[in-house]
Amino acid sequence: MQRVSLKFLAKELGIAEGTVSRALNDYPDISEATRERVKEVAKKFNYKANQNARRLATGVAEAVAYLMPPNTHAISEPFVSQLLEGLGSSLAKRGGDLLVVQASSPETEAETVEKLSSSGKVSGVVISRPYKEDRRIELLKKYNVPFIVHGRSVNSEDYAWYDVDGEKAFHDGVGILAELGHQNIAFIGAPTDYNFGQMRLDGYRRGLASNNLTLDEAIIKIVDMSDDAGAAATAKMLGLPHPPTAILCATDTQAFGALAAIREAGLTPGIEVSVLGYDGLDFGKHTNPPLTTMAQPQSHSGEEICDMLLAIIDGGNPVDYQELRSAILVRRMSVGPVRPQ
Amino acid sequence: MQRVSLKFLAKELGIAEGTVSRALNDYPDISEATRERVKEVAKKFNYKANQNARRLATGVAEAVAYLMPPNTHAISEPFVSQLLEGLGSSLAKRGGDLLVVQASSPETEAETVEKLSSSGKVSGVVISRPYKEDRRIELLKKYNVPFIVHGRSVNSEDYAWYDVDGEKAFHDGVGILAELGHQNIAFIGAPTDYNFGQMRLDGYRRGLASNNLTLDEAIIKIVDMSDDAGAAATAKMLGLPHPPTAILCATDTQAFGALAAIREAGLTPGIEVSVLGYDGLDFGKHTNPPLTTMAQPQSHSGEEICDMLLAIIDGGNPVDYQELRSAILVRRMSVGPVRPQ
DNA sequence: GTTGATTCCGAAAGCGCTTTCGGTCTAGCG
DNA sequence: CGCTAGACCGAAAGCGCTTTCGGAATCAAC
Repeated sequence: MQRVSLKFLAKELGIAEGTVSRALNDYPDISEATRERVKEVAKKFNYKANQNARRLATGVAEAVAYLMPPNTHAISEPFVSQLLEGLGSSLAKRGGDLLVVQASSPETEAETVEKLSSSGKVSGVVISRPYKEDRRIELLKKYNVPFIVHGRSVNSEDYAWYDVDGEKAFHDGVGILAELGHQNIAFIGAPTDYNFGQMRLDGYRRGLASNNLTLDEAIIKIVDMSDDAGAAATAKMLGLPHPPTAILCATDTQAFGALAAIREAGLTPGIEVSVLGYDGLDFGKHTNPPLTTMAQPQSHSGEEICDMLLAIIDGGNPVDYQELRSAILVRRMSVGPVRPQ
Repeated sequence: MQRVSLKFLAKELGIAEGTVSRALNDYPDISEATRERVKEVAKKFNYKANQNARRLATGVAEAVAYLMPPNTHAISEPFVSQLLEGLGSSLAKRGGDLLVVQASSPETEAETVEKLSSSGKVSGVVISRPYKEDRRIELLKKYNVPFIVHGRSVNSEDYAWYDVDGEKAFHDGVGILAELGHQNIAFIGAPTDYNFGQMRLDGYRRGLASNNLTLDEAIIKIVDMSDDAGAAATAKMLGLPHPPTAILCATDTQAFGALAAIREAGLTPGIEVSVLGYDGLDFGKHTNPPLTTMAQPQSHSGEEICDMLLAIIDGGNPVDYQELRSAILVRRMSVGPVRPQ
C-alpha cells in the first residue's frame, strides 16, 4: 500500500508539491481550475495529510489535552465523563484532537505538565478540580501554555476558569434546610485541599451564620468523596447524643452513603433525617428515597469550556474568560421538614 | 523564552546534533561520558523532544485512539469511563498518548476512521460495542491499522477482541431465576443491531429452552438502554393479564427503571417481582432495593485491552489476542424466590 | 509594442528530530 | 613501529508538510 503523500500527488498531477499544498489549503494564489483538479485527485487517492508533518511545519497542534485529576478512578466520576464528552464533540466539529493524559502518579504530575507544554503536542490544556494552591496552574502559566481550569484555585484572578458557585450553593442549601425548620444541620465535606472542598465548607459556615445557627464541629465531617466515607460519617453523627436532623453533603456520592447509613440506623431519610446532596447526578432518581440535590448546570459545560479555551488559543486574554455559574436545586424526596420532637 | 531544541543543546555542548540525539536515545555507540554530559545538560535546560518532529522522523506515533461509540452521551456510560481510565493509565506508564476521537455524526464515522488511519496520528485504535456488522471494523482492517475491539461483531475470527460472554451470562441468568421458581421470566433487551444486544437475547432464549420454559414474545421488549425505557417496558408488561414474576435486563440502567416501574405499580421489587440486571454498576448498591446484577469483571479490562493492542502494534498476530471473560453474579436484594400464588 | 500590474505556479528553505554512513582517533596486536 | 579494530562522533540526508520568494506568463492600458 503506497503511502499517498504530497509528493505522490504532485507527481500524479505533474505540478509542484508546494502548489498542491497551497491548493489543498485554499490559498488565494491558486487558480480555481488547478484547485479543483488537485482536490479531485486528492479525493481519488484518498489523501490525508500526515498530521505530524503538518504540525511540525506549522507549529500549531490543533489538539487540546485534558489533564486527568491526579487521584485515580477520577474518570469514573460523572463530571469527568460529561466534560470529556463536551470537549470531544466540540473539538470534533473543528477537527481538533482530544488528548487525555494521566500522570502515572502524583509525583510525576509536574513532569507530565512540563512535557505536555514543551513537546508541542497540544496547543491548550484543561484541568479540573484544582487544589487551593495548584502546581499545575503555576506550571502552565510558567510555560505559557493556553489553559483553562474547570473550577478555581484560591488566586484565580489571572487565568481562565469555568466554575459553579459552590460557596453560594451551600450557603443557600443551609437556608433551604433552615427554612424547613432544621436547626441541627450537619455537613459532610470533601477534603479541603481541594478548593471546591474549602468553598463548600465556607458556604456552609456562612449559611449557618446567615440563619443564626450555631456551628458545631461535631457535626462537620471532612471525608473522602465516596459513598462508604459518607456512610461512615453519617453513622458516627447519628450516634451523637444530639444527632443532626439534616445532612448537607459535598457530593452526591457521599449523600448516597448517607442515605444508606440512615436507613441502616432504622430511620427514614427524608422524614426523620433530611439529606441534601450536590452534583445533580441522574442516578439520584433511583436512590431510596430519591435524592434531593443541587445540580451543576453541566449539560454543556464541556462545550463551553472548549470554546473558551479555543478563544484563548486564538489570542484571547485569559482574564476575559472567567465564568461563574449557579447550581440549581433538584427537588426529590430526601429533604423534608423537621419533625416536631 | 528560547525554545530548547536539539540544535540548541548541540551548540551548548559543542557537539553535533545527531550525537545529542543518539546520546539521549541511548545508542550504544556513544561513550558513557558524553551520554551523561548530554543528559545532564538536557535536564538542566529542561529539554523535551518535540513529539511531532520525532514522530515524523521515526514514523511511529506512540499513541492510540479510542473511538467513541457513535451514539452521543456514550461517554457518560460507566463502561466507557472504566475503559478509558485503564487505557490511560496503562499508556501513561509507557509514555504513550491516548487520543479520544468522536465522530461528529454517524455519517462521518467512516471518514473519521479513515483519517485516523492515514494521518499517522496513532499507531493503534480501540473501539467499543460493535454492531453485528460493523463498518469501523472493516475499515480498520482495510487500512491495516492495528486495532482491538471491546466486544465482538458477528464474524470475529480474524481480529483481536476482548469480550464478556453475555450469551452465557443471560443463559445462566435465566437459570438462576428458574431455580427460584420463576416460570414467567421477562426480558428487557438492548437494540439487536448491537451484537451484544443480540447475544444477550440469544442467551435468554437458550436459557428458557434449557429450563423448559416457553418463550412468550409479549414479555420480550427490546428498548433503548435508558432507565426511562426500562421503566416504560416494565410498566407495560406489568399490565399484562399474566405478568412476569421476574425480569432480566440487558443493562443495569434499564433495571433501575424497571425497579422504579415496579414500585410505581405498587409492588415490591425483589419480593413480588424480581429484577436481575447486567453490568455490575456500583450504583446498584443504592437502588431500592439494591440491584442484583451480573457484573462484568471490568476492573482492569482497560489495562488488558491496552496491553493486547500494544502487543499487536509490536507485530503480534491479532488472532492470538481474543479474550472471553465471564460475568459474575453480584447478589443484592432485587432477586428473590417466586411467591406462591 | 512597451510597461506595469496581476495571476499563477515552481523552487527551495525550513520545522526538529532520527539514522545511516563514514571518518578520525585511540588502543591493541604482531 | 606499522596495521587493524573498535570506539566514538560529525555530516548529511531525509520524514512530509508549509510558506516565502521570485519568475514566467498573461493581460490591460498607454
